[in-house]
Amino acid sequence: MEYNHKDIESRWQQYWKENKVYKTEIDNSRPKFYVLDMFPYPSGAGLHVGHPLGYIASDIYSRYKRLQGFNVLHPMGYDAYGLPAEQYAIQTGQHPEITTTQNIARYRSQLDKIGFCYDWDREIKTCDPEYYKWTQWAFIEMFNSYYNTEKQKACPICELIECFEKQGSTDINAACSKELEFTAEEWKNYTDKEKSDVLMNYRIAYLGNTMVNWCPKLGTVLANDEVSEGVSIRGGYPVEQKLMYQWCLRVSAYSQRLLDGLDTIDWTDSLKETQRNWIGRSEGAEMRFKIADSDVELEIFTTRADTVFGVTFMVLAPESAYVDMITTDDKKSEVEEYIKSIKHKTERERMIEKRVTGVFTGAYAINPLTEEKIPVWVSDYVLAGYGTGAIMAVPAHDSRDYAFARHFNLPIIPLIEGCDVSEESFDAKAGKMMNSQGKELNLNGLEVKDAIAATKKYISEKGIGKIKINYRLRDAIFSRQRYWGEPFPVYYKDGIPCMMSEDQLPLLLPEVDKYLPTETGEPPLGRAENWKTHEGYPIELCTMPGFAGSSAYYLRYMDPRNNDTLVSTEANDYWRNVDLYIGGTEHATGHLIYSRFWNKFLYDLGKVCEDEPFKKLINQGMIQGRSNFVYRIKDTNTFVSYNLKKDYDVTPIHVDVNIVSNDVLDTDKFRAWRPEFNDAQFILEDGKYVCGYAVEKMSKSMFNVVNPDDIVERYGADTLRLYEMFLGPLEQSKPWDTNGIDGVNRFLKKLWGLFYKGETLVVKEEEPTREALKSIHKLIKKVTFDIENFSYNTSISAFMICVNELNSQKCSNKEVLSQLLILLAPFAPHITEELWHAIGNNDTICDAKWPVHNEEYLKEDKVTYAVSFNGKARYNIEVAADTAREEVEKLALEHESATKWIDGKTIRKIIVVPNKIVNIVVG
RNA sequence: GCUCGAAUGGUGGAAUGGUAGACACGAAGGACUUAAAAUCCUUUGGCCAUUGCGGCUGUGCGGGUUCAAGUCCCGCUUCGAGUACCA
Repeated sequence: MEYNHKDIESRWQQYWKENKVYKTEIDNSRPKFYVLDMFPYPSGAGLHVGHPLGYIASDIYSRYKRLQGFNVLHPMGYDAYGLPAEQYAIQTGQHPEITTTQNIARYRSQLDKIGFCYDWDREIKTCDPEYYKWTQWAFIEMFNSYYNTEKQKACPICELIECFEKQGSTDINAACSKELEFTAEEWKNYTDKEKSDVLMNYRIAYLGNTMVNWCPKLGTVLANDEVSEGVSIRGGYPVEQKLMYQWCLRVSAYSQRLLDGLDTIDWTDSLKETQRNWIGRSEGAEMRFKIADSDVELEIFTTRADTVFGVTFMVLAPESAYVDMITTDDKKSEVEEYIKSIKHKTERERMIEKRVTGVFTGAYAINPLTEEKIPVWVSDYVLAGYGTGAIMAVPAHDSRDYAFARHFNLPIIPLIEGCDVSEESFDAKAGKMMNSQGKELNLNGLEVKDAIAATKKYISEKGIGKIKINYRLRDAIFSRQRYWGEPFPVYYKDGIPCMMSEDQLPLLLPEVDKYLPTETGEPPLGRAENWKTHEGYPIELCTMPGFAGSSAYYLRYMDPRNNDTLVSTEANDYWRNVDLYIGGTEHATGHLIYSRFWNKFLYDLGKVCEDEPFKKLINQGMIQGRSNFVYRIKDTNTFVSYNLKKDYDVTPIHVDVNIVSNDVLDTDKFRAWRPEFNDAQFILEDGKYVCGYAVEKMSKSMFNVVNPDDIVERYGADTLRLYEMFLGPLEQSKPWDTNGIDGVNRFLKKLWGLFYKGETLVVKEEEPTREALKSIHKLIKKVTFDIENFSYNTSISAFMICVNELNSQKCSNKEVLSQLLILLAPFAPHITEELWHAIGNNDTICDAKWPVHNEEYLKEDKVTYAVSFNGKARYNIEVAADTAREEVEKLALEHESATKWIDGKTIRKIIVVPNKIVNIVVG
């Protein structure tokens, strides 16, 4: 019987489905293990061979864990809200739901062909009302909470209201947008609207006036992680800064916990580092500088308090509220003009120009340590969103201040002994201080780090400033002016935002006639006339961003059909959190921060039992495309083979990789590919047309997209799975190259050949030979170790070696071959299931028991030691495997004295290492 | 600029500090075949020797530690990823 992948794979996929082999339930008698893939956004293009890489890796691990006796949760679903479906809807009028449903169906059929062990009964879609009900619910919970900075956790907002009633704003411990001051009396006298506004300052989900990334082309606001280098990540359209009244999430309140949590989870160092940078903790000091002839005090943040004696000017961000407060009358028009010129430039333009610009406000600040008057400037190199939006400039020790001082001819005072600031600033935090003596504080002679500490101490004691920790992480902007997203369960009662009650959820996304903003500039939901009001009050018309639905989906999989709660306590107590999460690095500063925040919030509320959502995380590398080229001789329809092209003037043309095999072009298929190539002529080398190649992104326009369906059709899902893993280390990016897939396909045929000779099943019950046991136990040890370390490529090599060994041993032992099948089952589930049943098992191989290796079988009878002198190998000696160290040394020396080689040098030491080396050190 | 990672044959890639190049692809030669496909066998880092068993050299570059370095340390070069006026 031949290995027929088509028959085997469709038959077993059917069997698994009908018998619900992968259905998972809570089972307190077995330990749980939760393996999760980052769920896909179902795009119109379908899956290419790069997409399943991570899914295959997680599938192997899931099956392995199940064979080890764990109760494995391995679900899949779809991140269904997103911009492409909406853009398509705008162009065609097609409802995004229809497009999305079609795309999901296509994804599902592609996924099914690869033989994954997902429990599809737990499938979720973020656009499903049953699902987004809980996204809306979480938002309401965030609205009703504030972050208590003393307890370091979210608490009900009503606790804060009680405080206000008792003590006003004094001594409250709450993360806020800006410091407010009011008494209990004042609070009681506030109108409802005023109270609402004050509370907004503290809520975790709040409405705020913030600088947002506005993308005019997309007509919506974008989060920081949705923008890169001044353009939108989706579409690449320019993004500008705009002040807007938007829903935000107070992620920044969790900065320190998000940072600390990283030490408790098993992620790669590079990913943790990326998150640390994104959170951007910096320890420094906040200091106040009085403005001369004014009551205003400028508050600044610095990490270099020690350089306060070198401050020669101060700079405000153009958006800073201080600007209006301190600008002198004679400078007003100049400053306003400057700010206007900044505003209409996009961030991208500002970045490209990189020119030093700025304007003097006319005001002077007073250095609290020297009492000298220093000018205050406005410049766009200071960011409004970081620190206090104002800085003290120390041109000698900060490169940006230096450039500014040089440009505007401001003084530069060096503060570190021996530093040269004639060409550039000295930014390093090292050296001894000088020029740093004030009336009371003298830093001269101190090392920088001691000087920083001394200054901090001094300013806190004197009340000039305080020690402060700043974070770069900003609150997440949560409103999107789009149609295809979760509606906010919010209505406005006389301008006061109110939440709908839980029993009114989900608030369904309404139908609209067009997916564009209304004529009056409202978001698309403004078109839903019968929907726009709730109990007579207007509803919020924005929708939530993409990350809303993906922030807690892993919790929902635990209990996906529960209509009473996001996840039941029972389910959450059992499944807890994700043990292994596999996905791409591109989510490092988006989804993976938001999810951790969201989870911590729910943890604070007592809704979930784990503080971190993803215990271990593996980033699979990206699969790039491998494009092929043909070379057309200019102005002809003749194509010249790769190695002959240097003799001609040629244009390289992308050619469909599916008509190229091992870089050799199928010329007939090429002629048929496109009409203009029908009469193509070829200049061949050795009778073949050889193509060139390049590694590029996998995309239609490069003709390098390889579809997994085609591979499955031709070689089978098992070959695809093995080959994707064999391609290289999981975490490394690599180009897809179909060359080489024959190797793993041959391996499966050889495996088949161990069981079947012609039509006969040759497996026998008999005593296994010692060498067969050795081969298989070597494999058990290696594969177990490799799977634990996600080193799948090397374990596939080990399978190949083992099958070759068993083949040459003519092994037909049932016990040995059964173990081989179990080991291979996670990688190639179909062929192993088929053979498992063929040798007489009735149950699915998924429930077999993972074998454990026995060191006894791995022992060698004889070992060859390499004898070397000073590390240079001379000859080999063979000894019994258990020969003691002394024996090996003796043999080596006997051998050596016989050949009289030592050249009169004395032996210093003899090193016998376990891995068969004897090194004799002479000299 | 800063942070992190990488560099090994024609190619993808293996190597707890211990005989570098496992495994696979490709290539070359051979067997079977009328022929092809499939399958099997041999060779395959480079240089030299090749009727011998071999010798030399070799993991981006330059140093160092060690009996022993692809692996550890220091200094470069190149490439990739992330981030960017974060004070």
